[in-house]
Amino acid sequence: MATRTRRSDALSRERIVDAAVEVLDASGESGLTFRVLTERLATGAGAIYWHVANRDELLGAATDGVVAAALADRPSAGSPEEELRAVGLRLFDAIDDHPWLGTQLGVQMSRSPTGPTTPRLVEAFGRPIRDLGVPEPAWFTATTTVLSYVLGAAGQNAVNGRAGGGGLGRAEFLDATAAAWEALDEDGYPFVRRVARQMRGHDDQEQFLAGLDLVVGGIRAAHPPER
Amino acid sequence: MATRTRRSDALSRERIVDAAVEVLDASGESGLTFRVLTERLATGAGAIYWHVANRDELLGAATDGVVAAALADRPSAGSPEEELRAVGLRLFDAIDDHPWLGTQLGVQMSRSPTGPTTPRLVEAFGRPIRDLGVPEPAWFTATTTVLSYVLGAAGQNAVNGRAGGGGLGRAEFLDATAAAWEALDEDGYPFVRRVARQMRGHDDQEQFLAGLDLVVGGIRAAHPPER
DNA sequence: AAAAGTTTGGAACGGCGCTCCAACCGTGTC
DNA sequence: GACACGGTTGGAGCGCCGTTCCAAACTTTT
Repeated sequence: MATRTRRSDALSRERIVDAAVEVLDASGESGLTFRVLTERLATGAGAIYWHVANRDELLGAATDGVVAAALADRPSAGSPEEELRAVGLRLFDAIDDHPWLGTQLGVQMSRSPTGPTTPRLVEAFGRPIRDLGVPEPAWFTATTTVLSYVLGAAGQNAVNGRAGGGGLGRAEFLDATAAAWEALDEDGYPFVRRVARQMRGHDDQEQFLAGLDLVVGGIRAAHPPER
Repeated sequence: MATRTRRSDALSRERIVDAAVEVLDASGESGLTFRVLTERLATGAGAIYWHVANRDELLGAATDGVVAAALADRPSAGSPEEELRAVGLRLFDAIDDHPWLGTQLGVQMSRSPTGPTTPRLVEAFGRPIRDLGVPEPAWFTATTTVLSYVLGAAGQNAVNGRAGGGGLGRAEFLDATAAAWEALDEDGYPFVRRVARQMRGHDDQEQFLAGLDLVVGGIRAAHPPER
């Protein structure tokens, strides 16, 4: 085995992934460069490449690491509905803490769906859906639907997290977007102009949970619990 | 005014965006480089930069162009439910024709939500939701929920389109993924192992529509039409 | 026909991901 | 205790990227 008596400053895949997450948190996806990484780890590019195949794999490992941590030791609270909200909220909070995660989830799951992240999420959302009383033939559809919603919402809320774009706070950003929507022409965008109001001052997490409830409600409506 | 008597080989933002879409279709997002673009348009980088600010803006313009084309001249068919399916299907087909679109939609909408694509999609999905009889205060939540689902499903199905990864057909790819899921350990992934079967031989479009129906059903259940 | 303004093409720059390889380190052999 | 060996390191260097800059070319105005 490799890891017996190693130098205290030994490099490892884990140390590299941890450093990558820190850099991503601080500087976003485009900020994760090998130059920054080698400086932070006080090493060279070659050493990193001995542990990690390439940048994409590193991004995938960082994504999976954060997701795994977010879903770890769930206390499996109460009813299936509550469990679904709990899992969704864990993920939502993780994206809030790591803004790059929202976009990366979508990218990684389509770039390498064979990776560990997809089954992790399917398991986390699938179990409570099973417990909801959904008949087995509908499990796959119901689970991927919830997952699609969560990933879509994640991608849209990715920008929210910390800075809403250019140093503005979230409220100012929502206000600016609402104003832009209201400035569209009435003929082409009557609906957008009407809903623009509702964007101001809405709470992202509340919104996310309300959407999740709608989706879960649709699943329940399609598969009413037998009695 | 600029465009009066112009040379026949004149460059224009439109010609550039069209070329970008062709390159993206042929080589994916990473294949869109300025070297390829200058060769295809028989020009230099500077000429392109005079019409387009940078690569991100070009990607955004390509995305919006394809979305706008996909949603153009909708015949506004039948019931609100049918309309929602029709709009969803337009988008699904567009992603099928332009595999890069699935990922880009998520990325672009979070990178520049002020762009034209977001209101375009909100209007397209919002109108039939309004016509569904959803009360106005719930319009925003209902619309963003549908939009999140569609964008999430788009991102996941992005890989599907043409090549399922490495020259394999879609069926072989699904089969390989199902096998990988079934090889997970029973303790950690009982649900994933059970649903793996359902992944083989499923139809992506059917799946997408079934999920959309679930979401729309949830909206209808939450806001039953007054009578 | 000259001047002014618009549009073009390509050379050049800094930074990126990645490869390659000489040196280094801990371990097993005699 | 010397030695050889394979796992590990660090950094120089390569080719490509997005972007900038600017002289030349083309159009329009004077």
